[in-house]
Amino acid sequence: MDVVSPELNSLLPDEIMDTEAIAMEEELSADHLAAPPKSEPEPPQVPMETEVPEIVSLCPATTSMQMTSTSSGAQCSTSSGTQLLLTPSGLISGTTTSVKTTSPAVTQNLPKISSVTVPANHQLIINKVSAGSAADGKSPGTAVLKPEGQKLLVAGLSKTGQPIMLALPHTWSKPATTQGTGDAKGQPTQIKMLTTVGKPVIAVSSASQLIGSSSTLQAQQLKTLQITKKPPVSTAGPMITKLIITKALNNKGLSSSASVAPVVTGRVVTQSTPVTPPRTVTIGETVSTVPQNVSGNSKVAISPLKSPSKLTVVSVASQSPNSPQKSVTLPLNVALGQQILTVQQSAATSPAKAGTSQSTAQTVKSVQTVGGVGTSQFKTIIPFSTPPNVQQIQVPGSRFHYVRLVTATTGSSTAQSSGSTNTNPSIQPAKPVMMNAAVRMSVPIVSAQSIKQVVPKPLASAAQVVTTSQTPQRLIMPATHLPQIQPNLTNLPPGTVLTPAHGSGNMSYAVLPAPYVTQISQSAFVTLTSSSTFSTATPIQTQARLSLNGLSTSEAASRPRKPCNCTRSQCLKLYCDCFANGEFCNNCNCVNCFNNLDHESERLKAIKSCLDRNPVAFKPKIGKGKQGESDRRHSKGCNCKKSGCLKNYCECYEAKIMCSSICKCMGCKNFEESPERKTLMHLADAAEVRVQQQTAAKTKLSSQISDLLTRTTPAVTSGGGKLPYTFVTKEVAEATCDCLLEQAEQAELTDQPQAVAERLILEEFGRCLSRIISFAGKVKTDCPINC
DNA sequence: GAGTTTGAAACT
DNA sequence: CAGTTTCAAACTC
Repeated sequence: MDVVSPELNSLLPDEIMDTEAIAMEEELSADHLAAPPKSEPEPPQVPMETEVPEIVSLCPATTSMQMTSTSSGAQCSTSSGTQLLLTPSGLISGTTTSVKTTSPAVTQNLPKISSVTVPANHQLIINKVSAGSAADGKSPGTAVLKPEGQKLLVAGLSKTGQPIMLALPHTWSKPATTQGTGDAKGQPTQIKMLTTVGKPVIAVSSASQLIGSSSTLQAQQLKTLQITKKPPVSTAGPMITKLIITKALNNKGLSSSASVAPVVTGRVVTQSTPVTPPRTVTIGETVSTVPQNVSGNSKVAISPLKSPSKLTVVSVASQSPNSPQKSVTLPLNVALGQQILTVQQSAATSPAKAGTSQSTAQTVKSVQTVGGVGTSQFKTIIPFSTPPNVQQIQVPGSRFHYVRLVTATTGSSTAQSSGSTNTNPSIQPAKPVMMNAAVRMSVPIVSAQSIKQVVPKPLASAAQVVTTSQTPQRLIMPATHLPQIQPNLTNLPPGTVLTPAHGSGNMSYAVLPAPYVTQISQSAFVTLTSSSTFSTATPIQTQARLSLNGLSTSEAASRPRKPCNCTRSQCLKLYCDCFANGEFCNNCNCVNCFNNLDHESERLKAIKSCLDRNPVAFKPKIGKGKQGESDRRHSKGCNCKKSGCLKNYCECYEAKIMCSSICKCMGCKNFEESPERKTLMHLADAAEVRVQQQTAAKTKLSSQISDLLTRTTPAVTSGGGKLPYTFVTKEVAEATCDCLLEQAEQAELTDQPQAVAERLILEEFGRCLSRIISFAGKVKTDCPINC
């Protein structure tokens, strides 16, 4: 099956020879067809496995045409005359003739590929060519061969939608059979196509009839179409007739100019993004679920495929097409809360001379989930263009910090030195940028939860964002070099931006929980759609209501954080809740706060210091058990001595969980059978109910009063207005009684003496009357004539 | 709102 | 690792 000569292989860039990575991809593709993947152990460092469904398809000629327009494909000649064409998707075409990818003729009038097989060695082998008219449009997914020149041109889409091409050598026989039925008898000239794309690779028999079924991977929003056909035994053609089409469902509303980075087995090959990116839909199409930015070399890789991963990986790289060839490998074993990531990143533009160990892409792999605290632990890695300009935007009247991630401009950007090492990181404070600078935020959030909202990029250069359901107060941290803590990414506070240690990696990563993205998206969206009027950028925050017997993690995630009151810590110690939660202070009461973008360097130092002291300092203390909230427990345990663990001093009690064996508390009463705890919980529940009822009653009363006031009742006027008693209608009286009854219940629940209860009821009655009178007086004042 | 208490974080 | 100090939140008055 292996028909590629070793010398050809030796000429291929390393990244496309990464069969290991491809193996991963194929393994993943198998998962598409099988049951949802389990949490199988992963290698400690896994090549890029974007969770964009892998699509390798045979596409019409237009694909290849479009591909050439990307202009980033590198064509390299070897000593043997073999030319290697590295397409933007990272595929290589090895031919003995020149490969013209820029000529439209190449993509037209080519005989069709009749068979493509994918052996286990991850090599796409095109076995046979079927005859066929070049203009045959019935098989849009079939690549065609040009009678002359290149023998074969296989155009397809990479998993990220980038076209891929394969040129066949001269020796490959021209098509001699008719199309359609797919005569596969001819001895196929096999071309080893090094599918750096990996993942579902199409193997099409010569006479493949698309007989298949589709299935939907709901969690990943993928459609997998498996088309199989067993050729006749007598057929000498390829035996593999399974066509796997994996399609990523497009998330509506994406920018038409979106481009998808070629993710080549975990690597992204530099490409330039045309204004109108290639977008060919044939057998399979990869339509990015990721909103893309318009200009620059945007590379987006999302990978929720493997599992209902909470991890979202976003790469928004802005790499200069003319940037010098720099190959930097930045392996990062990242454990972000519940995700361990392996991030490899580099930027290489020399496919013909790829180092054996250098990667040309970013690899982010969700390896495992080790438990967490619900949605708040969704992590997102957002590589920003480097230097990442983060603009902090203060919105008057808003309780949010707005952070803009802005495309680095040539003039303002400070290029990272290519020769720098990890030992000498440069901290680059965020610099303000022009308001009209392009906001580059391609933030796909593909998690176990379906994408709830896609906010299209409102402006040409505006960000596209995807929001999730949770919108806690989270703020992205500034994009800054943090090489010194990259090895310890596990515990980085959310929002920390990581950049490659080496300057060539023109990307940086922002580690932030998905809620951050929401906030970013909100700010960006509103800002950009409101004609740059920040005053309107006020994301809606809903106060999550406490449950009676605990605070759900989702609620906790969505609950706005209390403002801190730090005075001496500069909000750069874990004393500060804002800092401890990886958030910027915003609308806090702190003094001399450094927990903001203005003090980015100090903040980063503080983060590092915290991590030095405690590598898990920024991990949530309350871990999530297997069975849900009931198993939540404090990771360290409390150390209470006087509070009996029944006050909010106790972190366990505060988190509404019981103390566990790891706690070192004394006189603990915060255990299951504790009568004190039960009493407290009962009282807390009762108080909660009372508050709710009272609120409801008051609301009802107020609404009824208001409703009454809107009526045009014949008033008994006195001095031009209605007398107060005229407002005491039946509805008002009922609402008042509700309030009084509620007050009575409250007194009863708290075991108040009868005298006290009566007093409370009377006071409540007085308040009700006052409210009525107040309304009456207001009406008399406001509309003495009409009322 | 001021003062006190508390326990986690920080420090030694 | 243990003891002490610092700190900010929780709590009380």
